[in-house]
Amino acid sequence: MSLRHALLGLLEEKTASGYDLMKLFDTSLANVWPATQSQLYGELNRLSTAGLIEVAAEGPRGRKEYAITEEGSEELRRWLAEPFVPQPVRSETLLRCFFLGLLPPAEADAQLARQEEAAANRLAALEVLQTTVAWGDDVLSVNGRLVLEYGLRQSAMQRDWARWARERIAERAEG
Amino acid sequence: MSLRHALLGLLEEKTASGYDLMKLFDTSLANVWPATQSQLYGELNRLSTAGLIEVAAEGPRGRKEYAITEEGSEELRRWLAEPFVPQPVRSETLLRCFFLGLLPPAEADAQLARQEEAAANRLAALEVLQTTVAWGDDVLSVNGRLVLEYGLRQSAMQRDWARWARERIAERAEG
DNA sequence: AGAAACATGTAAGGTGTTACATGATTCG
DNA sequence: CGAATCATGTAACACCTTACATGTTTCT
Repeated sequence: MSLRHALLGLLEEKTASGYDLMKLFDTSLANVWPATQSQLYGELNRLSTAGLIEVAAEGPRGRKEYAITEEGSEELRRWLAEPFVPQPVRSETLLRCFFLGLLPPAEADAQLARQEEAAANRLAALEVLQTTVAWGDDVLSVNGRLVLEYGLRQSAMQRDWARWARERIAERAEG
Repeated sequence: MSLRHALLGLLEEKTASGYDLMKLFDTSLANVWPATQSQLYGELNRLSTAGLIEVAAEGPRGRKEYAITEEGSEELRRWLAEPFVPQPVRSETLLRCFFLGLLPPAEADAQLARQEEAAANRLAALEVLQTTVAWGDDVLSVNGRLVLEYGLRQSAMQRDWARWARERIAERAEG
């Protein structure tokens, strides 16, 4: 139940409505834990029922400003300190690579070329982000930078790997 | 619907029962697209109904040996050549990192240390795998090596990143 | 006044996990 | 003969996606 903890984490920083949280998800958490609007409102109601958050204020248009409760704050910290369990990873991209040999070499190369390009684009976008975001000293900024660095390293790795894989395929096609 | 295509890919190589496929998933695809037994049998029945695979032979204990059909083979190739769409990535580990600043520095460091260790262990395990697996010339072996290389690079990246993040946290704790 | 933004929700359907349930065959 | 392995399935529940549904407030 990571969505639950993501919401608690954002509310620990400051109170917010579902609408506010949605925007935070779309910006800061989009590359880490994407969530849809419908999922988010549902989870907020469940969190409220469970007493981990509460409606601190109501505003216009039915706006409900949520605040984390003492209990919610404890649950968040408990989760953060929880022993790290490696979660199963699913990658459709890698799955495709597994069977890429079934395609003619030219088509397989085209697929990997697209992946290389996509990774290079992601890397460029993250580099722009790194220089444009106004990084503060708040918890989210400090750790956001750590996460961004991860994204940079991963994109570079993916780009380099795709290039390497293409070379391997080219070698086989010649040999 | 990647599970579907994973099954088609394995059956393209050779016929197999659900039980055989389950073992293949647990070994070769465990790090790419894990699946449970219950999921697998369900999907096999759906694929059979859809005419993408068929029961080629029946054995003892109700064993059903599945073979890919012409239609299934076409669907597999269509999927492989399909334009690459980057899929949303969810990482509980990175999500945790986002809020790691809420923990006392020592605890945050402990979490990252565990991640660094886990990545180093994964890397070591994959290196062993690389030298012990009997690599053939079949489609799965050739591409399995590409995927394995990805795993090696990713594990190394994760280990190095965790180490780097720990240093960053240590700097902040001092400064 | 109309458009954009704010604001929250429900319903249907797909995918995945865990647990339960059952039985046949082979090997020592 | 008993244990391990082979072999397939169902049921309940959690999570996620897409689409639908509705109404208010602010800004130009």
